[in-house]
Amino acid sequence: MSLAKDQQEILMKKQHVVTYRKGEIVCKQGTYASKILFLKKGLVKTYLEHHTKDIIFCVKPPGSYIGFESLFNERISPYTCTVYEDSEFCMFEADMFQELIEQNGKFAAAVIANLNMWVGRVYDRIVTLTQKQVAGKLADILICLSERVYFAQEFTVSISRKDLSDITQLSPETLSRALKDFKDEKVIAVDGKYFEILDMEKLKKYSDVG
Amino acid sequence: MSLAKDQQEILMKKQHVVTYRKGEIVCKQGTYASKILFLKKGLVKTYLEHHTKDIIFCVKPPGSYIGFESLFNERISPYTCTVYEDSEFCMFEADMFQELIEQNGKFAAAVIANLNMWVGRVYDRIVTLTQKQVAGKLADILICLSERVYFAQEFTVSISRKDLSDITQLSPETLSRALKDFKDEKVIAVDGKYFEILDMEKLKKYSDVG
DNA sequence: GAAAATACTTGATTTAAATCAAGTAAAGTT
DNA sequence: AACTTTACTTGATTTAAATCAAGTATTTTC
Repeated sequence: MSLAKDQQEILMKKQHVVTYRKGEIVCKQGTYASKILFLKKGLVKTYLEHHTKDIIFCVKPPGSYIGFESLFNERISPYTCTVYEDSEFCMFEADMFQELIEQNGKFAAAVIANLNMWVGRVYDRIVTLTQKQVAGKLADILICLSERVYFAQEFTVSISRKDLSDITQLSPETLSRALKDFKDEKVIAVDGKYFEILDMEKLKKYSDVG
Repeated sequence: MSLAKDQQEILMKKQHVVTYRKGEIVCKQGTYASKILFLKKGLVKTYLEHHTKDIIFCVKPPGSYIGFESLFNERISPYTCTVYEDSEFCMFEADMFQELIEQNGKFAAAVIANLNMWVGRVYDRIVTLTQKQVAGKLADILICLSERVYFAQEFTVSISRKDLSDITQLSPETLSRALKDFKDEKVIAVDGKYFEILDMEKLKKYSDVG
């Protein structure tokens, strides 16, 4: 979900386009972050670094904002964001964003709406990560990739198995086995990075049962 | 954290005081929620209901707002909130809140700041719940109770063991054993609902190591 | 204030998923 | 194109925490 049309236009005038290459860091957990980014093209992940393990809590497709967390807050990024593919962003100063929010009520409303939409997603993630078993966790990420990232029944990801395991919080081995089980059950078709959802009904059932 | 002084004053004029008795539901996950509440006195928990299990993601002390999630959003509560003790709230209409946000930039800023502070806390919760082992999970909730709920080294909770297990996402049995271990190690003193932090250093270490 | 119900604790056993191990496939590198 | 490195898969074993079981303590109810 993005901001309303007229707010987008206000921003257009202030935008500054930047590109990042595959694997590059957009913002780093624990460091000063004074920019707000809007993803125009590409794909990013946002993740929490804890000791040696990462928790990818979000994969964001074009149309997403990154960095709202630093608005009216200590400007320390609570997560790291890196790009999966060469990506194009509009970059804004958080200060400018804040001024706009303070001056334009409709803009403030749009930002809060966007923030709250993501908060809801995070709550869903908490349920998945804490309550569901292997099949449920995998089902959730597959549904997410199909419905909210690639917007298609079949898609070729730029996400490694290791990253899928960091998203689901399963070990790479367990993820690999779970993927095979779904394949054997004809719930999905997989071949390397190519995925096809064959039985969304069943996938939703796995997601629900946990 | 609360809103800035002058915004508080604007709200004062529009407030409507309500009280809830111990155990009562303030808002129910999945139902229409058009109110914003400010906790004046008491203690509440906000939790996600999933099948038969609850995930308590937040225990809020006086000075906290409940219901910001429904601002500029579908007004469906993503969680249930109930009170631990007889509690007193200021109740506001979300519509009124939204109008204030749109008309007053400083107010919008304060709301976003508050929202973002909680988002940061939720990220911390994700790390705790997905990465840490028993001792780490228990240490985190004990630190939270001491530093952000009761603001004291010793405190008597109105939270049951079952609820502590819903906060840490441990089974009641595992929680009980972990509490005993901390007691034996003289990290804390426990007697029923009375807790005392004896060794915060060690607790922080457990929190960090996981 | 006794009885019933619920909450809590402690010990034994089970289990889901992680880790360990070893191999295969794929992707970079020279 | 051959070599090296990294990514992925499959099987065997281990392990942390859940569940099961049974008892004790604490509330709640009448």
